[in-house]
Amino acid sequence: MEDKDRATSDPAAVEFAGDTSWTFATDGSDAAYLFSGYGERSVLREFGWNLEPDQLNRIGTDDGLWMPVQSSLTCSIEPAAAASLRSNNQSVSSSSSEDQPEKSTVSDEKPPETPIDDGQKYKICSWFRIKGKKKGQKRIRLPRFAFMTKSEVDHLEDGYRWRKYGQKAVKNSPFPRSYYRCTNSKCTVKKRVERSSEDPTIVITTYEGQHCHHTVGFPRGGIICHEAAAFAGQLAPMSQFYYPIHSPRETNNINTLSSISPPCQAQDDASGGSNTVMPADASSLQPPTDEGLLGDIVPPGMRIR
DNA sequence: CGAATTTGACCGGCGC
DNA sequence: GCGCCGGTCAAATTCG
Repeated sequence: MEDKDRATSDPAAVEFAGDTSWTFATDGSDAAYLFSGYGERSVLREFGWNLEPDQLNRIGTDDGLWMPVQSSLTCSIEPAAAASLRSNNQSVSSSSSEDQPEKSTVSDEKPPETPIDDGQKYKICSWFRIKGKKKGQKRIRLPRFAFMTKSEVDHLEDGYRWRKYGQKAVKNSPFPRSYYRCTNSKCTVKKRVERSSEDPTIVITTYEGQHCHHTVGFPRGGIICHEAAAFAGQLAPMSQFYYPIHSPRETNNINTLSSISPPCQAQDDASGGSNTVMPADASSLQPPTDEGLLGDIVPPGMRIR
């Protein structure tokens, strides 16, 4: 397969319009979608999604995989958790083991109160693309994991430390795209952050690769998949999530967006952060002030730069 | 002063 | 083959 992924124009499209065509239900309901173009169970597992074959088959389909979740403050994307999430309306806490050094303060922050038990259903998917090498030394693309977040701030803390190594203007978009790589010298994970040209309030974050270490902000040991953790970590509390629906290469736009609520707020209680699941009502969002965010909304482990 | 960020240059892939 | 564009590098600059 070819690299069709080079989505020329739309940043988001690049990733989402890749090798797979996405078909998602756009019911406009408060549902979170994650999707998988490859549907590789093993890969999914890498990201912490331990899905049954049956569920995998549904990923990427209109039917999709729905995980009934009674959102609560803590909900991890830990594999087992994911499984339980889908089967029971259960909130789970995750734990990410390992180091956690630097951002010690995270655990000090109090999670927002008001666990919202909305009983909503969140659609879980995930998507990856592993570009194989073609002619010559084609660059191997690591699994990617992207999602959109409605947020006023571009860079949301996800428990890892990132160093910005580049910024590019995005074609047909007034907003630049920033490139970050994990500060861990042994870690090759990168991420891109950009704003949707269509809706400036939407931040598109794309992770590439997998961390070979643990988060610095999610103290507790555990088996949570880091990517998942990161993903989850990105689910900004006050954010409203969107997912892209297959976007034609030419178009720069993510033509379809459905608002969703965070699938589940990951992070273990102690570590990183529980997020408050907000109603998928954008109008309810408060004016964006960092202080407000940090003080009232940002869960432990998640900081906004 | 070291670390992080900025920013223009450069490189490689892809479409035409 | 050429131009466009995404992605990366690295020197300069800023920050803590």
